[in-house]
Amino acid sequence: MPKQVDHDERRREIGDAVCRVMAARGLDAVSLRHVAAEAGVSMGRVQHYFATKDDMLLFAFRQISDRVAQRLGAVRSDDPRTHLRALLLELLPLTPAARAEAPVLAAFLAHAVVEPRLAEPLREGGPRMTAFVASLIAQVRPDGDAERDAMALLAFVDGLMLQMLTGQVDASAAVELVDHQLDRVFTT
Amino acid sequence: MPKQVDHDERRREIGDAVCRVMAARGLDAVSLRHVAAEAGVSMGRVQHYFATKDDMLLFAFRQISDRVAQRLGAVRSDDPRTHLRALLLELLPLTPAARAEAPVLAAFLAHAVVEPRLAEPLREGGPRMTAFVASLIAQVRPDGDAERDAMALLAFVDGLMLQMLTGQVDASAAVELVDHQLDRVFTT
DNA sequence: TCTTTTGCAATGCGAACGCATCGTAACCTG
DNA sequence: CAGGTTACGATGCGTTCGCATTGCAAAAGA
Repeated sequence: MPKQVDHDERRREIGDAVCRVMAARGLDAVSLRHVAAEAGVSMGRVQHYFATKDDMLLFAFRQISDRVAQRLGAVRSDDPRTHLRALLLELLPLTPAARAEAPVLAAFLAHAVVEPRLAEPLREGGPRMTAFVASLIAQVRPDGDAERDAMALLAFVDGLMLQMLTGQVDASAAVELVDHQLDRVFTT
Repeated sequence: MPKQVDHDERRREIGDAVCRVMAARGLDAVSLRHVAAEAGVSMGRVQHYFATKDDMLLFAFRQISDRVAQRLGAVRSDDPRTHLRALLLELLPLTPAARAEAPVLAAFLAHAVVEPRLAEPLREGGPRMTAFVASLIAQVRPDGDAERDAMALLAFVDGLMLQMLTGQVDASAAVELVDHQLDRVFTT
């Protein structure tokens, strides 16, 4: 066996470049050449690590999904309501990290509408997220349909993210809206 | 002046074809050739009515936005809550008409994140919609921040639309969620 | 040392792209 | 009925695309 290279690390570097291109210029601008240039490597290298462009995109999607999941996993609090609030705010483009990821997620989300291979991870990961949010709600408010409130909250933050990205809502208004929705959920 | 052709009608035919291509295969698949083929006309004709591809896309966006606005305008009811419920449900892909439009809107919405020219109509039309929803809420519940609830409801249905399109939520669950959110808004 | 395998860089290919150009048939105006 | 303008269809150009192919340097086993 030849040169010692970290295969996964190389793939992650390229996946990062994909996300950077998407964030700056949208999904349309993602081409093998642009990604290679953004990553500062040759096009041959990109092809070496990904058989097709679709594979590359799918990998990038999973990579950024994992990163979001990791960011959410780092959110901790003893108080369920505080925990949930931090979780929801983490999904919005409020911090630099989230601001970089949100446009990428939005582009993938829209692409998933016509690309079942991208929608599949969503259908898998969504219920897990819903269940976790529901468990936080149930800790505070054991009776009542926590699952339903969880789904509603997640749909709400998804839409809010999009409206922020398109400049319809600014950061401070978004935080207010989240707090208001949380009030609604917890005062019932 | 030559042949009598309805200029606007021709543009609308092409705009329809753009939307059909987008709904079926996404924004990436929108090319002058595909659109021409979908509309059953020559590529020259498409070029004759639109100087650039971007002009064509912008026109199609405004066209479908107008159509949605028209569909919403047709919703009427004497009871504000019934009216609001019908309005929100009209925004979701529940009827055949809305099911055809929703993927197109989602694609445009995502594209607007990196294309300010598309985001501009959103920033213009959004507040008008919010104000109208707020007025409906205020009719039932004069005290309280109707505007805030309106924004939250609209963000919620936006997110719900996306989750429906990606197969995360089915139609009946979506309707339940909307009704539940309306309950929350009106029992405060 | 020699072979084999891996990690690329370079190049080429056919297809599709947006757009410009040209030709022409049809129609209104004078 | 001449002239001009409009509404195209057809074709071509230069670019970019995804992907296949080729070649080679370097390193691990024999």
